Amino acid sequence: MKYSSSKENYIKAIFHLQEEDGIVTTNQLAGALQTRPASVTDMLKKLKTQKLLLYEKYRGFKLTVEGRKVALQIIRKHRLWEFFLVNKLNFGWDEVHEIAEELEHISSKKLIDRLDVFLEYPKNDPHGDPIPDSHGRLTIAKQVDLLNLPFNKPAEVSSIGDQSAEMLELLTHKNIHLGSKLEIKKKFAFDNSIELKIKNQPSITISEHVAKNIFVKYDE
Amino acid sequence: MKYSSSKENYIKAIFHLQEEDGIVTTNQLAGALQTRPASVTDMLKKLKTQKLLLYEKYRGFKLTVEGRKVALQIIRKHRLWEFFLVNKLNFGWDEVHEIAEELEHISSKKLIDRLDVFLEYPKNDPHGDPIPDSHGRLTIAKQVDLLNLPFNKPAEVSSIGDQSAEMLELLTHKNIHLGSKLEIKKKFAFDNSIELKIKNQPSITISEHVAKNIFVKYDE
DNA sequence: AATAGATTTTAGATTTGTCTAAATTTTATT
DNA sequence: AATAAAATTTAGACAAATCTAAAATCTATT
Repeated sequence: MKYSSSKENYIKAIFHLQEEDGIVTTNQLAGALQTRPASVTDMLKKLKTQKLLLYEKYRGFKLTVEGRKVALQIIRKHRLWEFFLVNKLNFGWDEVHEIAEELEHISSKKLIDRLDVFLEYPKNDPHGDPIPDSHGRLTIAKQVDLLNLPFNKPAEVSSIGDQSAEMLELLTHKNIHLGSKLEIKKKFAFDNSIELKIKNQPSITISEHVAKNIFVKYDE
Repeated sequence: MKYSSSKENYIKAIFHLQEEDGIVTTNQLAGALQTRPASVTDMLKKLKTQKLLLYEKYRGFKLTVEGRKVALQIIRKHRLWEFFLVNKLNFGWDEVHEIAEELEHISSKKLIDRLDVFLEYPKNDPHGDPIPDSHGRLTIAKQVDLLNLPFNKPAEVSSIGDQSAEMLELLTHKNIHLGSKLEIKKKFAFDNSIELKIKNQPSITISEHVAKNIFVKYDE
């Protein structure tokens, strides 16, 4: 099934709102989409007809199971494209949202699965948000700082604590990015420094202070 | 200026038709766009108002200078995305057109220029058609087979003569693709075999028979 | 439990892009 | 040069997505 960009934007916005509150209201959604409540009501009727929405007049609404699936596919596309923009095209993480808002409406499922392969199945977008897999599943990944990552556990850099220019310079030099895949090889008790291996790169060492500010996600 | 996808499709189709015939007619365009002549007339009026089209009722039409510029940007996007799909996401050259039809309407100019950098400024799309540069200029590139490429002249693989499975196997093995950038280092008079250097790869040797079937483009 | 205020929905209009059917203009042929 | 056929345009309608203004419904408070 293919939906218009506008419809997809409604579906996505409802998904995000219902994650927080369970049930969503017309005014809430109008606020989120920068549109008028009357326009929202019109669209709600259409979404209900298409069985994407559970909606009773004046009673609020939420997505059906099918609606949730659609939402997760859109979110998957959005976040994969964001990862692509930052990690392949060298955009800053703060300038990709707008562009991904357009790219997320490209319909080809094959395209997005190929993109996923090309990017090596990233778990998180550049903002640290999880990327649903091709079945729409969100892996429940554990986030810890590098001091608390177990040995030899493959993990992926998901966010940076200290975003100062100095820290960024160090990370750039050591070639550590959001999305970098790594595992810990050694911890030195003497100064709590850590030796780690980033995928496709030689091993490097970082200090306790740096390790504390690098957050990673890993499975289970 | 931003235009709707529909408008962009009209502009692009007019561009292609006027390349062939100079002046375009309503029925021609309706045929190309799989739409009705009446719909075409409606759109022509809008394009004229926006000064993208030179149009007199019943007299045919063609793009203005501004309209041509818009068309070339759309074509640039289409062809760069096609190159990306084939060379980065491993799509076949025959399955990318549809997807590129959607991607070409993503508006960000910065995105497309970054993509161009990422792809290393390819000159031709997977079908061998030239890719306009960021100013909309189409480089007039010379196409020759590898036997006729001068020494040390940087060139880019633009099409393959013999598309048999055997040839494809050989090209895959030697890692020669559409878009590969290479130069010729040696020609052996004994058997007319050729030694060439593909960018970022060690030198390889190919036979006269193979060389005859690889076409490349180079500047001036 | 009545009602004021907030929320939501309805009614009717607008814009964009499309369509059919009818009218107009061009063209090709006698 | 008249006219039949083809091409094009106009007129009027429709669907999708939006809007404003008015009506309906809900809620919260007295």
